[in-house]
Amino acid sequence: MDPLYRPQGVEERWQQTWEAEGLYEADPDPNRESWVYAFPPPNVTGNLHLGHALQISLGDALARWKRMQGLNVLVQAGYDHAGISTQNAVETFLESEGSSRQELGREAFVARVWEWLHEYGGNIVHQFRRMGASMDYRRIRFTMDDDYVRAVMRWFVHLYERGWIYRANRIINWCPHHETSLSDLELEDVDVDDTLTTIRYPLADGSGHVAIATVRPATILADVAVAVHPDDERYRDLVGKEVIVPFVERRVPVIADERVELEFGTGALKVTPGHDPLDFAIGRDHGLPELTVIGPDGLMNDAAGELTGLTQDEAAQRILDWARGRDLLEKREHYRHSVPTCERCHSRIEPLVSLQWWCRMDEIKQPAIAALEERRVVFHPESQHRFAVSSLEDAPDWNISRQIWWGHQLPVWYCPDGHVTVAETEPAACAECGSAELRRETDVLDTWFSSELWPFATLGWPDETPDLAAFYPGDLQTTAREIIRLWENRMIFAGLELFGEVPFRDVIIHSTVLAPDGRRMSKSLGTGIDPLDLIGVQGADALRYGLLKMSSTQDVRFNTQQIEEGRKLANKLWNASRLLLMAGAVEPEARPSSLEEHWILARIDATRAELEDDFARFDFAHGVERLYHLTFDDFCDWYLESIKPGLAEEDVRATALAALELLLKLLHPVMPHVTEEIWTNLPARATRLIVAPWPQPQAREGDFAAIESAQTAARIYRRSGVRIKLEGDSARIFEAVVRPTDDGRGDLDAERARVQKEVERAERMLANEKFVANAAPEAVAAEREKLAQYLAERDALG
RNA sequence: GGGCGCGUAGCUCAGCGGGAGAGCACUCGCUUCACACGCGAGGGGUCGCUGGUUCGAUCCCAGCCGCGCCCACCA
Repeated sequence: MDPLYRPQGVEERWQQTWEAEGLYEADPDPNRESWVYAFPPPNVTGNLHLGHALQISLGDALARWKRMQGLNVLVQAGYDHAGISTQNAVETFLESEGSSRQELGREAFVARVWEWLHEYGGNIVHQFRRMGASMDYRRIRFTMDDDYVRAVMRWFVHLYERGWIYRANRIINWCPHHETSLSDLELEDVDVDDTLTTIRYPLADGSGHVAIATVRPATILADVAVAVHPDDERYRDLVGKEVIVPFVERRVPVIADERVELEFGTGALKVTPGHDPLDFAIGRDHGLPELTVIGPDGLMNDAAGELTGLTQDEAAQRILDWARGRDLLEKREHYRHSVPTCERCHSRIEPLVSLQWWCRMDEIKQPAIAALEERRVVFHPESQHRFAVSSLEDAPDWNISRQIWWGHQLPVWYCPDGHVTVAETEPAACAECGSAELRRETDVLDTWFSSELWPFATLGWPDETPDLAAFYPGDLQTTAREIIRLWENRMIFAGLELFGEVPFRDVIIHSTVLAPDGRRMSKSLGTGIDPLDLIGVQGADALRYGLLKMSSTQDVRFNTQQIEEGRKLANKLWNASRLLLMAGAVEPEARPSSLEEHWILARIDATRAELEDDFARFDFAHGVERLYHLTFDDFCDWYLESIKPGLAEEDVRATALAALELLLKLLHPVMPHVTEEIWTNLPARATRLIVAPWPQPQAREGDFAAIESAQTAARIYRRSGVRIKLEGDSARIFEAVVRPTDDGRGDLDAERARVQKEVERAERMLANEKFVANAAPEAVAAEREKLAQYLAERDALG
């Protein structure tokens, strides 16, 4: 056996073995309780990043822990078609070939996407395996699989029949690059340097003008009113009058609306319902027309008259020139502000009025809000509940249609008369007029519309399958904070709507992994780190350990130190097993006789209980730290060192191997590969560690206390070089554990002074009447205990 | 502007009402026959700042400063 543990090769071998032996597989089993974790399906075109790796580390640690506890564990694997992202990726690829989406046409393009996916997609699953993720790989699902598409169609029809899906003309976010609408949640605000232009709008009666600030002069052509705040003294007399819109010289009314900010610009707002969300809202309330002068391509459209076909900048220039010539241009100043952009291509969003499909939220969200408030779904940390609830409460109707080509085409057909037929599969005739001449809606659905079905569409819904009966509802969900509104909330309302049951019980909101310099990790910033690179060097076990250690805070700066720590832990375990195995093979069996043997077994058992508590609370950072200290401090430094002289004895080795087995079991959920490798090297193992039973509680309380006191005494001895009086068992373990130093280092007086200080502190506190009277009883009791302990130590020091 | 969270040893982070900690890094000593990816010993911190509550505050409260993320219709 190599004194250096090398994960390379070992890990791949176990990953293949576990899968080949079917140990990841979950099938309905009426005799066993199930535990289900639907892993969030990553983007099919993507690669795992450290956020995914973290998710796998904690989700898989729980899965393996539950599996060892005998539960029927299902970890669902798969990937998402990720509409715009994928279309984007394939378009970029086509560009490199000198082709384009437009050139191919829709049908050929979609065919190319499939081709492209077969060639370049599906990397994710390889990476899952390489992380050691114990997913049921037979059950890999893709959101564009035929069965999944059927589920999406059923869901759409269901919502439509409920009256919650409708078509309406409203202002939407338009990405001119992708030429599609986007939901508010798909936007990313970006700060830009801009120009704020103040232009005078002459009053129609010739009595002066109103100055108005705008960052988008091109939209002046679509102005239909000027709005001021009703309380604004400056403009009170103007309300009800008319002004003349520059350039187009159209008379429009001055209206009053509370949504106008008094403080901004001149306090007067040009109202452009066709191109601004706020103006749209004001326009609808005041019954104003909705003019559109910018087209889907971002250029000035036919309604722009002589400016048709110009870019917005060119149009703005023409308008400004016009205004300047008539002394209507008051000023132009630098202005930095944030603008919405497409999160995929970062094109500036054009707010446009457009005919789209919508999902009504007011009714469907109510059961979800109730479920969250009743804690039928529990977020960890708890503080995320309020955010989840408030974002549901505030959720506006959801624009679910997209004008891209890659995705689930809406199950909607139109006849020549414009009647709408909604059906899961292509209807023979119009439901209203019977016309057989049907044309299918070309829009596709927002990606999240299909993602929200993940917990049950992966189990066969809409069919009533045995899988669905056995594995729905599930147990765990993991996600980053920003996905709560996009996904968790929607899975919850979909599950409640269709089954009346929430799809999972616990949601772990895990930390965001930041680059070492604190910036966001991203490929474009060059701060991305590929988990596979880390695995190649340090091993998947080390990566899992390190990420779990980093998982405690809301945001964590990635650092390799914690992964190094994991690698060292793996190596330490490896060498501990070498020590025992090289001493001679023997069947592992706990036959403790000496105090140190009782002690280590008790110590492991105590850690088991603490670890179970950590896992139950999803506190992985403390759990792995506990395992580290158990292995290094207790098992290796104290226990193994103490039994070394006796390793020739079979009983000593048998007990040590039994203790090692327990240790391996506790570590397996975190570091599955190295523990399984060592487990296999131990004599006569009938089962794999991955399915070995989790250790049962042991009662060894008395021994534990005796040894703790001996260990404390030994530490004092080591520090001070002073022999301490101990009696009975404690003295024996003391002799066994302590290797006396012979350099005479140590200072009895200093040790006495330290203990004396402690005694005085405790005595002072207990003499404090207010403390004894006001402090928590446990605190006082703890103080009494400490005092007793220090008094004993003082006695021992003589 | 609103919400969540963070500022503790050189670094990454625990601790969150009565002794200031871990890992890494650093210093010193050990080629001890499981492991130098090791063992032992050690140095290093006015616990962001200012007030308040308390017998007592890194820990609770308020304000301020700095930082991160999410959300928001100041055109």
